[in-house]
Amino acid sequence: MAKEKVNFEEEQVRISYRHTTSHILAQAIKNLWPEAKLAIGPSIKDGFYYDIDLDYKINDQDLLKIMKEMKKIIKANYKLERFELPRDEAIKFMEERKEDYKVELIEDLADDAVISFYRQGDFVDLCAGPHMDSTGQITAIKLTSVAGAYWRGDENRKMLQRIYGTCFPSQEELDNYIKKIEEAKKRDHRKIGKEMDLFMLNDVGPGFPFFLPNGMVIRNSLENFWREEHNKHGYQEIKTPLIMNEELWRTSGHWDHYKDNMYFTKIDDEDYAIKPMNCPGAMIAYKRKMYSYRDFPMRVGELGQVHRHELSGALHGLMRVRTFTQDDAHIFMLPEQVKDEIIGVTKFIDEVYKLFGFKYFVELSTRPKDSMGTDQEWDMAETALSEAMKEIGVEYILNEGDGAFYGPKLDFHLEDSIGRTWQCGTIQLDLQMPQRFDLTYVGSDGEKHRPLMIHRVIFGSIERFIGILIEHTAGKFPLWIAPVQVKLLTVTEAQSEYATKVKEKLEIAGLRVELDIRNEKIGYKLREARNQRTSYICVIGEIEAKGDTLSVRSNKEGDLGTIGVEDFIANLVKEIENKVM
RNA sequence: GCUACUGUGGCUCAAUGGUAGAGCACUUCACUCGUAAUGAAGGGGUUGGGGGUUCGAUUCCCCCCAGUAGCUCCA
Repeated sequence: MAKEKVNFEEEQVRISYRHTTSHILAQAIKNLWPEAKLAIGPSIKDGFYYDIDLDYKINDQDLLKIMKEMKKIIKANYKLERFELPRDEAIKFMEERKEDYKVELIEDLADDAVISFYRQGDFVDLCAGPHMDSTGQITAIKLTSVAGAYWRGDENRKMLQRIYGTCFPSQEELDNYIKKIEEAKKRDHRKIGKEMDLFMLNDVGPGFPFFLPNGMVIRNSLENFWREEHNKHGYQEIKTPLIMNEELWRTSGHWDHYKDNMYFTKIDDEDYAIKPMNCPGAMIAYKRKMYSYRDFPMRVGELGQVHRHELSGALHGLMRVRTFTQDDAHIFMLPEQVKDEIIGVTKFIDEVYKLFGFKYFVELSTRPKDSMGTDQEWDMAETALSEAMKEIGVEYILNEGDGAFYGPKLDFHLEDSIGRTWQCGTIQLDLQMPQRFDLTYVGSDGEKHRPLMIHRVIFGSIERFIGILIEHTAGKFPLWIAPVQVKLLTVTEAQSEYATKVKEKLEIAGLRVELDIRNEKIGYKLREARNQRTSYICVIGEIEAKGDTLSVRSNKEGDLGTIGVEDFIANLVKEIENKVM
């Protein structure tokens, strides 16, 4: 049967195609398990899913069975026919079919909504469309996984079974997609972290990562960079305690709004908490003395380690942990300085992300249900953030009700290797802390006034940022961050002396060098060094020892041929200085 | 936390109702070698923890812990 060519480049076509496949999935499930109740089945990034309520637990074997059934439906080439029903009839229609979830969906539709259905063979689904014309147009399908998902995303409601799948207009495209996912999985930071001996996790502390010597090189490089840049951008630095008493957390509001996520301890019978955020400590530091309006804007940074009791199921390598170091800063300002400060921080974040070649998107989160302050304060704060973004032409996604309990925020999201996004940078305007801690400054009128404040992070958490960096670079870090910058390999023991001298020279130039003079074949040493993702591998044999040269291989560019030792050093020093990716 | 799945030496994985095996890594010896694995020998595991069924459990059952995917929640 000759098929019309489907243009997958067009978004509408892609969505229709996936959406139609999700209907085929639903039909297949109803064929196999008539008692299954259908919830929703949308098209998503890279594929589709369908949520179903079924007592029988679907396993991986069943996915194959379902796929077989789907192929039958595709082969039958049913036409997709759209029809509309008035609300009462629509509800009756789904009630007769015992589709409780569909009934609920129809009941929640707006009064004037058009209630449309799509029919394919004897299967009918409530759906706004659009769809392909017939099931036969679907070519390559694959069901990828089954997982739990709450009905309507509400953890208080029933957990349904969600079947994920993907589909393409040709088998070749599907194969390519699967291959791409397999490749991406090789960049998983948890895998590379183990292979490169960067960090580890252990049952002694789930979600509390250990940083190993190689990982510490990366971490320290990032922290040194952070200090240099913050110096340039006019920041001071402080360090506040990890443990502070109950009263402080009551004053800050964390005790009332964040208790479930906090760890507690007792000291001499007094209640203390381990800090989940750095702001209260920063407030205490601020209050140590009097300030003039001339001191503002005052930017105070802190690499602050926080502990948060995250749900066990949320933990994920370095991306989601229970203790992490925020590259925090609090900026105290006059009202007229707010916009410029927000713009300044946004540009700062952009500079840093660009240096690493990261793509990101921005989200503006507004007032949540559980929050402090008045509507007026929130309006002012939300407006300040959105206007700053407008002024510098940064586009953002609005995420209503997802702000912090003390203020709205701009979040900067980065992607991991398989396209999951993680919030890293954030700028949060806070009208509550200055009030709660009674922060003041003396204005030009000689009176006390309340400063405005923003919290912000750039990396977000050093741990998460390193996780993203590992996946982004696949472990081939920019030279200035790389744990081992150069590895020298001798061909035979005859070159040990020369190699040792080269090593000294490189070390004097400040490079991180390892020397392998083991009595092993060069191929063996080379393989090991390559597996370690060493930035530069230098082979040293008789020729190099005589000519004062190195035979160099870059982990990014491959074989670079023979280079004089002095030139090699100069090149690397320059590469580090320029922070080449 | 919820749903499903997984948990075997440092790592990657195999096997079984009769107390476990490979490769890599590690140690020792030999080989002195030119761009992704030289050969040989050796050491290393109360099969995540606890309980139960059984003559016997690592395997079957229950509970707990941890991990993976997704949901929820978040840097």
